[in-house]
Amino acid sequence: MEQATRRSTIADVARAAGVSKAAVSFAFNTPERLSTDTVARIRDVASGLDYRPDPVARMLAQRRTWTVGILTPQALDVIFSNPYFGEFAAGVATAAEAAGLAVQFISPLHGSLARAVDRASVDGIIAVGLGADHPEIGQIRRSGIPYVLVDSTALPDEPAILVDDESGARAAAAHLVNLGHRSFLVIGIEPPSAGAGAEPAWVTSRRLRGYRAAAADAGIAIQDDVVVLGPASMEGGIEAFQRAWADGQRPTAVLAMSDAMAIGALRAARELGLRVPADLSVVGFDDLDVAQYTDPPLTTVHQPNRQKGEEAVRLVIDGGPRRKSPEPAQHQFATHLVVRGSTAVVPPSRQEVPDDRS
Amino acid sequence: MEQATRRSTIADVARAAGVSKAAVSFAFNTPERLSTDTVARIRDVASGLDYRPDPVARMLAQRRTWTVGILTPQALDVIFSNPYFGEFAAGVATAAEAAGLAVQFISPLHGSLARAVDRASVDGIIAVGLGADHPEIGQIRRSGIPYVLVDSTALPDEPAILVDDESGARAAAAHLVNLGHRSFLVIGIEPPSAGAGAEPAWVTSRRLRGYRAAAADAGIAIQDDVVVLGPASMEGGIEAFQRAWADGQRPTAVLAMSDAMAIGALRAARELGLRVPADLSVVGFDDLDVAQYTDPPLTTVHQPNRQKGEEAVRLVIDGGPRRKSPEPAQHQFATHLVVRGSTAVVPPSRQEVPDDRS
DNA sequence: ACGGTCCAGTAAACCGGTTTGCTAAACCGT
DNA sequence: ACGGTTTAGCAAACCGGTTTACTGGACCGT
Repeated sequence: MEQATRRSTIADVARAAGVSKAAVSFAFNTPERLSTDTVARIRDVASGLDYRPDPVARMLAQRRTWTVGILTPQALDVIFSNPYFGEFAAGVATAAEAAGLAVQFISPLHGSLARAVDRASVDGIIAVGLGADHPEIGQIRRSGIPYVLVDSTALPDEPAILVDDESGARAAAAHLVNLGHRSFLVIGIEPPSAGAGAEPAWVTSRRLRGYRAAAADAGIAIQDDVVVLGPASMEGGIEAFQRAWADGQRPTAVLAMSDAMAIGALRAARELGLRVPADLSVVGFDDLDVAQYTDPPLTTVHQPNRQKGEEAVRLVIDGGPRRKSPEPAQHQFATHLVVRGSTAVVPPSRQEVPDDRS
Repeated sequence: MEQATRRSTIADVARAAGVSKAAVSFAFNTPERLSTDTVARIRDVASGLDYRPDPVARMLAQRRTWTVGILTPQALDVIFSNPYFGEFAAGVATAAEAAGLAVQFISPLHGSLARAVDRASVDGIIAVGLGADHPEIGQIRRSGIPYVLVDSTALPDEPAILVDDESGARAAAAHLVNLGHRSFLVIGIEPPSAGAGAEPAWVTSRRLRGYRAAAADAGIAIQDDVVVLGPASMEGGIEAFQRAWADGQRPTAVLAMSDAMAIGALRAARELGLRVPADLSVVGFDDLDVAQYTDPPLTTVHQPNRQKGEEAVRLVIDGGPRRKSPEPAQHQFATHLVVRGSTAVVPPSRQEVPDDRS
């Protein structure tokens, strides 16, 4: 029997208060259209019935969901395990809250991102790490929902949040070069889908270009065989370092493309009896909160993770009802190197005699 | 002019295909009700118009949102910055994805949790860290949405996910006692709202009871003046440790109620020139992923963060249409101590002579 | 006494789907 | 040829709000 006591609707309130549905709606949304005492009476009756407007019905009628979606090609569980992502999401959340928007995560549903996008009821989409070539972005564009691409070198006319990866990476490598390092190991982020790794837009390619430029300035080449790839996690960092070590590599410095991987490398090195930074220098990328807390504190390339999130929300919000400004609406943030304790001059035993090419 | 090319609706498709709206709906949801070729034709027309059923309209009609909400009293930005939360959310996401549900975060909107709850369109709510006394849980219960309380000693008849805090804490303290420690500093988690800290249900109280029980077994009392509170973050840990130190405390062991705070304590201690674990032992709580990567690796109390999230989803799902089982639907997970490198025997200089009470 | 503004509130259309009868035709066995 | 059962599809109600156009009365100045 007990039919779960159906929640009261606007019609119930209207009936009970002896007014029309419209009046009830006005009482909550535009009280100035009603006399003060009518409003009071309606609100009274409503709270007596503990009426709560159904958010879904409201969304349908207003054709607004008051929600922004964060879209990622990875499964949510890997996303949430990734502190880089957490910091970005924190930024999104801050700006969304300020704008009165809820945050929803859109990630592959039963393996299909496309399906997830269809199911998602959002007013705007923040797509992170999604190449501009991904089919889903076509789908999003067609759907007419405002969107912004984050961390994916986008077509020049796509709204996007970017970061100056190349000069950040360059600064990192230059720092090591100045400390006398000549023998590097690069730990890169493997692309989500095989094959995409070759494309120059992928973050690993961009950063690698920076590393190489700085090395080239000192007359050194970073060959492909000293770059090793893995997932952007601490485990990934351990694994990558161990693989390189087993491969016979004995670098004096590690250039990791994510702090998480750098932390993994730190640990792997320690387990091999290497002291950081005395025997090995390590520099990361991202400047996560934890980077200050590692031992030694991590030298890394700073990028404004939270700010990126906030700015993404802003872009997507006023990309809304037919973007006002005709400009591309892209935003590139600067990066800079933060020198902490994980880098030092190259150990004397490993110092290379300057060659007499000059 | 250009009216943003209104998306095509079910009516458009019906018209174009020369069938009724119902037929279109059937073609997608219950194709067996239509002849195969009609289905094919409708689908064809639909994809030609690139029709995509409006998820909001669907939600309204079905009265299901296919979404679970994670509700927290803290603002989203602090949530996302907290790795403990990330791991829990990862668990939720895993189970939600498996069940075909989206995940939405519900947190104070413009400072009001109640408002956020009203706005949220979800089929179930996972409330974390929300005391059973919080007014919002009354609101949720009245709304009729299935819910589950996490990490908050609930009334016995509330669906809840719990963890055996007390015995975990007890094991941690017992470990230190066995190593000869007698002088402790307890770093606890400060309650979200002032005043709630006194209640015995608060997590800090539960864990403190465990610590005290183990200490009492060895005839030592942990007085209130050696417990210091702060937010559950690395900064909070630093701050708490420094405060205690400034206060003149010189413990040989730290019992931190969260790994994040333990990491902060680790750093603060190092900055004061203390070696861990030689001069100071530290044990955390949570067993976050990072706990394995600190230096030294952190001895801590393990709790199954991800599993908690998964189980929460399960409970909330089948708490759905009038819960089948009449039982309370609570689930308590066990905890256990994981000994790693941050604890060691008390330094000789600090060893207390056993008193001759015996 | 009269036309014009305001004011308070209403009726009905609408948002875009789903779902419940219902019907007409096809099929069936006898 | 006939009643009974499927089958394929339709019309209309419904989900629970918002919003637009309209109305009747009060108030206003002249």
